[in-house]
Amino acid sequence: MPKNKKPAGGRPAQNFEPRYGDKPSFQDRKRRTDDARPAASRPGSKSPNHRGHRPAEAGAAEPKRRWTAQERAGRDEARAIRSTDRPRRSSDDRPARSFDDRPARSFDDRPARTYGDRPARSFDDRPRRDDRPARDDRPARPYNDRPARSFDDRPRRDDRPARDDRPARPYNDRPARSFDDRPRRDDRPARDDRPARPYNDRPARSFDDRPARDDRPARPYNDRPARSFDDRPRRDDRPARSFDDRPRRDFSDRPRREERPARSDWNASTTSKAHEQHVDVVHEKLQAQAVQTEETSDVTFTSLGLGDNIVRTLADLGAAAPFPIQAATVAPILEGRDVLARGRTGSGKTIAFGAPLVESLLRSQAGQKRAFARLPQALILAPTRELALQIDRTVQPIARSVGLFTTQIYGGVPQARQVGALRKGVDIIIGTPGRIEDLIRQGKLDLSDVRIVVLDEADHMSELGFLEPMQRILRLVQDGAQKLMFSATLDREVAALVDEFLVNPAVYEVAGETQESSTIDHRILVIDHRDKAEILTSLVDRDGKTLVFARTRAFAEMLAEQFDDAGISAVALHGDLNQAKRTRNLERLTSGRVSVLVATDVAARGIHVDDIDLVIQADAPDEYKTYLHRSGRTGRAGRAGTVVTLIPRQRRRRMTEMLQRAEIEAPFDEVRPGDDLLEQLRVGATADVAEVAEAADVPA
DNA sequence: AAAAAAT
Repeated sequence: MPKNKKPAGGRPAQNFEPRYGDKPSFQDRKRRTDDARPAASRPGSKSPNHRGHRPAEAGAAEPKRRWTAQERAGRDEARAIRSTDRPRRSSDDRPARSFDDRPARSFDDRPARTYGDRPARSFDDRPRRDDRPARDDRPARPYNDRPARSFDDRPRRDDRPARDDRPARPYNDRPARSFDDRPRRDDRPARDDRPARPYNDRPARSFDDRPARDDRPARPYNDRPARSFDDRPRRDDRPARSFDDRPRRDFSDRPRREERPARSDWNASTTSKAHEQHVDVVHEKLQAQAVQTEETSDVTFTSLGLGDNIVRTLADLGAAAPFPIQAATVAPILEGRDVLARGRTGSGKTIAFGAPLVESLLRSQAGQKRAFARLPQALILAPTRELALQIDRTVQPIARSVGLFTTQIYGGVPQARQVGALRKGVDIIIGTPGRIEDLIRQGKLDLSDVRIVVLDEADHMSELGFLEPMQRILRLVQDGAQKLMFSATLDREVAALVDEFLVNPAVYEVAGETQESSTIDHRILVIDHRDKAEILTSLVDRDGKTLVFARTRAFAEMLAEQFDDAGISAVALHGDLNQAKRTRNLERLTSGRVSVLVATDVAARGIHVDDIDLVIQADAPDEYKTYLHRSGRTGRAGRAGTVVTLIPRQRRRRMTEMLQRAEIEAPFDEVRPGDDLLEQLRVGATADVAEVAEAADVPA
């Protein structure tokens, strides 16, 4: 028993905590890292209030310094050795981590119980734990980080070399498989055993099946009318780049579609003529109400109709004068109109809807006392929690400046606080669809008083998984509530929602938002797949903030770990992380505590981090819209940025088409590890920012 | 594939 108590190091037993600092490492890799970062300065909270507080030692080395070329070479060697011994490695890792969580709890909780109740059991259990050789050697991270996930991820990680290749395969394999299956059925030996039935059945079936196959095309059309149509027209219209051309495109598409044989089915089964017409209306107005930047130069927030408190708060937020999109939308929103707005990434859309929304609520309740438990009057919806949180960071101060309250309603965090806020009464809700619907279902959220609804990233919110929740939510708000839809890539995809919920919407976009006026530099690197990891590592090993996009959560996680192993501090952001970690990791990039964030598309839209000067797409996106949003994480508010996309050779053509749709020009370069171009991009991205900042007289 | 609820 006593040997189970492992408080050691003089720490109180009831306050068991992992002994981060004084542990020897358990793997070559880890040992190296430890040497590079003196144990005394490793983890342990910097905050004196944290239970894991460890005061910084005088003259302590940097927590994590860059590796030298030699060290990296050594690591690579170690990896090569390790990789020949995979099974052992995985078995070492797994048990060690999986137990990480339990000891902490069981040490605190069990002693009392165990003594009286089940001595036998506790003896059985603990010896096993004590025997574990790996325990003392455990790395610092696992303790805090990934109890549940680690099980899922580990096996995959062990396969690393092979893993890179896999994502591609499943796609190719599946269609093939289903074809393979059918022939097999025909060949079944079992057939001979049931002559009577099969013979009768099959002819019938096969007839049934074939017609069904012919009908199938109809289904896909029903499922994704907007998408498939959006893609085709753009290709045809490639040469035309400017925003002015888009409406024309959509018109030109229609007739073509109707000529198609399958099309009459589609029209008949899913969409009314009114729907089709409405789509045209949307785009007609997009063109008609483009706002010229010159026209807005002498406009102020005050002249647009915003009150003094709000204007002052906007100035505090860094918005002294309205950006074009703001100049365009504030007045019509205050008039109570439904508004659709497209302004490119980083153009100031949040304030464009946030400020007039607050002003509008204020006017509507002038002179009224804010009642306890009043129902929310405005709702802002976003596709990700991080975005909802970020919108609140902008809207909350504006609201508070006039005495209105906001609350965030999103998942991944306990409900209690959110429900508590609702019970007291808030004016503006900012959140994601899942938790909002959850609370409605529980009767803890009532939207019947909501008179303004904003859909940020509205086109995304109209996509497959989001559309229906959005429709359900929008049906619950006050009759005749004002609806506002914003996105950098607002297009016909919003038609389904516009058609049902918006009344005679005003549509805005900012004229002149072309590639030429963009501050983002785009490069495509054509690489050999085997070189991907190495090239990525050399690209992110730089000064300045770098955002790396990966297609899957697992790959994002793997890359972050790989960068970290190489001595480049990096964290991941994806849906497999708990919300606390998601928030923390994003904050780490924002605050500059790490310079590299590896994310899935959870970070593609809306997320604003001030000075990301390089965006790397480790996996090319599938949609041009995704390309635009991802690359829009840099070059914000007129600053410079570079976007580097890695593709394998066979993807060149697809990539070219996507760029044309996105109306982006980018040179393609074949690159191998160690090429000069990589070095130029690595340092160049930062240099560009400095140059531009100097020229524009803005702090870099 | 990812995201959005919790379980």
